[in-house]
Amino acid sequence: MLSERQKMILTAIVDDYIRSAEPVGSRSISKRADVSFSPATIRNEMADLEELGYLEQPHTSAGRVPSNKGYRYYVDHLVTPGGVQEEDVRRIRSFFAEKMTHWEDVIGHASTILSQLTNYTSIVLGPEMFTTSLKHFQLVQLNEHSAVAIIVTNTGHVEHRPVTIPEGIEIHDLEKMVRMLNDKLIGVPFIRVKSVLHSEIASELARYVDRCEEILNVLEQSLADQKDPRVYLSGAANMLSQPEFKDVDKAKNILDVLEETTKLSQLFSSAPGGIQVKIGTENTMEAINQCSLITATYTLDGQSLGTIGILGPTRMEYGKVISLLDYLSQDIAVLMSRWYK
Amino acid sequence: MLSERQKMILTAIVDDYIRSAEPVGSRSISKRADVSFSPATIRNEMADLEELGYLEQPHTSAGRVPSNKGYRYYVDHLVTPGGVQEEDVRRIRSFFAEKMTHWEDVIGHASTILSQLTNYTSIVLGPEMFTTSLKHFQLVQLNEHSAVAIIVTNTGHVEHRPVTIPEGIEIHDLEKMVRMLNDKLIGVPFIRVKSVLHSEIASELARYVDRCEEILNVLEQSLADQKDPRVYLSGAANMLSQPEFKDVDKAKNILDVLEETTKLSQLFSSAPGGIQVKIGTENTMEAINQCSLITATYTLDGQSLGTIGILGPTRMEYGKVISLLDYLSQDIAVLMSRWYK
DNA sequence: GTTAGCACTCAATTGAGAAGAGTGCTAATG
DNA sequence: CATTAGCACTCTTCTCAATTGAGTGCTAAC
Repeated sequence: MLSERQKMILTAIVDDYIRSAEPVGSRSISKRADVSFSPATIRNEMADLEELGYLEQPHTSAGRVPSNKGYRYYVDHLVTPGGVQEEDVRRIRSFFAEKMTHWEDVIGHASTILSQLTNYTSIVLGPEMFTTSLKHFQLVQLNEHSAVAIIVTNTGHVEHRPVTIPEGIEIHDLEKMVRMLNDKLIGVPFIRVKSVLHSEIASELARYVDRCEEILNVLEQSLADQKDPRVYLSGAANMLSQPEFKDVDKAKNILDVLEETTKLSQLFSSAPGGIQVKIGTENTMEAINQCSLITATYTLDGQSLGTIGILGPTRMEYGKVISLLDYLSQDIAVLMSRWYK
Repeated sequence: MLSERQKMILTAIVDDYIRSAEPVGSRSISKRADVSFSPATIRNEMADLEELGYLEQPHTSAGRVPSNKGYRYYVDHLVTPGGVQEEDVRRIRSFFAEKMTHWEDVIGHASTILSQLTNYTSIVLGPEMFTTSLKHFQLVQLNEHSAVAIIVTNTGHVEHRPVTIPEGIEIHDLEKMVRMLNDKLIGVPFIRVKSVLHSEIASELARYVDRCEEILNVLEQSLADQKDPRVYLSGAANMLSQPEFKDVDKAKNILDVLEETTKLSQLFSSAPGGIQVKIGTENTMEAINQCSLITATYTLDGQSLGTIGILGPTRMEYGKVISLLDYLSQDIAVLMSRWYK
């Protein structure tokens, strides 16, 4: 357990370091208006904090730098989110005031505004389809053996995927099928579509239609969940303005990761609800061991739809980013729910 | 007009510089197997080439570096495309052998493989819709005032956009309308859809349907061409491996541009058919004045569908990239045409 | 418990010298 | 007369040592 003074000093050091990116010395802390101790006293406390693992020294004659453990303590106990600046709120408003025609636009805009307001990199995972329900299903035939399956969800989201029609299947049968699907499946949440397909429909189907197995396959294929959720990335180049990545090689390692969307969605995979902060080596991916990732989920009717996140150096403005993500995730939720009506 | 020997020396210097990124001295040229002149002779020629504007000297006691004019001459008269390496052909094959379900997949894959094979940044502009024709049109109603328009092209490409239904329009009328559209418009190239809509359909429509103007608006809105073609970017981080951009600030300027897809499509706007090379300051955009952009269009039945391009430093492997773009643009054309059938 | 004082450490900066790469010019050469 | 050897000269880059300065840790005094 840290004393009040230790907390105060740790806060001061983290805040200072976040601002300046330079190791913080005892003198500069002691000079702060709200501090009334001499550098020597601060030094003693700093030595203690270092022994406890909250601070580190790049080398003996430098100031102190927060360790990962230090940041963790700061995030858990010291930081004051402090809300979103008025200016930022205004910019978000005006950004979302634009006419957005597709669902994806909301997400894309959110990603852009996040990176602009923070000067970090923003990563946003689009809503996954299975959280919604089926509104309309249709097959459009292109030629003898191929068609496009079109799925519209209750939220107006449209998915489409090409389908191969097996040899010898009657178009007639397929159409019958699609009609039946629209009767039975509309309103069913995607999460349950598959089971309903098998339990309620398969049996009935077998009576009317030849080779129903194959047709079922086609349907399952077209209703299958998309593999990877869409990833929206914005402000990747902002990484380059961080002094810790002025070394091009380090920067390249990170940007390489950012280009692989599959890796990015992995990064988010373990995100629970609410706001989560992963600091430095808490991230399993080695390339971003010097980064922190803050994520928030946006929800609709209590159900998690997707995730928005900010990636920056461990020396990140935690308070600001946390407030912002909190605010924006709720904003997105509101926008989504409007869409919903 | 350059003498044969000058051409040879210019070629040697450009080739050397592309390989090494270091100013090329007279000695290193003279040591090449196919050169039988002393350094002094080379120096004389180099001085001449510099006076003519083909070479530059970073400082008096350094070797020579090609100027933009030098690269231009090299690209126009000296470079030998030399075809695509067998290894590369194999990798392209295996990459395209993957099952690609959407049209966008082809383009996305092309972008990825391009950046991987060249270690530069690849930019690919997706095919624009208006080059295809209408296969199927449909409105799916979501609630009283909104619907989703779904457009399927003959190539299996699906577009969808939300539509607002004006107050007081009969669903019935809308449906009639859609049926009529499907009768009249299927097979019509998008480029002509608008005019057909007005000339053949508007008049007939007016007879059957109330408030036809408004409905026509809805339809036009839903059939309107997408504003900006999709941009696929790959290997942006490769810029960081170029020695000329080891300075983070320079790199950031470029990456910032790459993040703005609208700017990217502008970049391509002036691309004519065939292969085009824009060297250094020939690019109007200032941030990429130290880059070269090579573009190629891919066509279907003689009609340009889209553009693939490579952005790299002016010190780029022009021969290799030109061959590769040429090869790949034809490959894409073939893939697209298969899709077409 | 706090602080002034001081010796000590180590990175960063500076400057001088040496090394090296390459040039331009001149004069010799085949 | 084109080519080339020779040489002085230029300019960058590297290295090394000295200096500077920020910051610490410890001790002794308050």
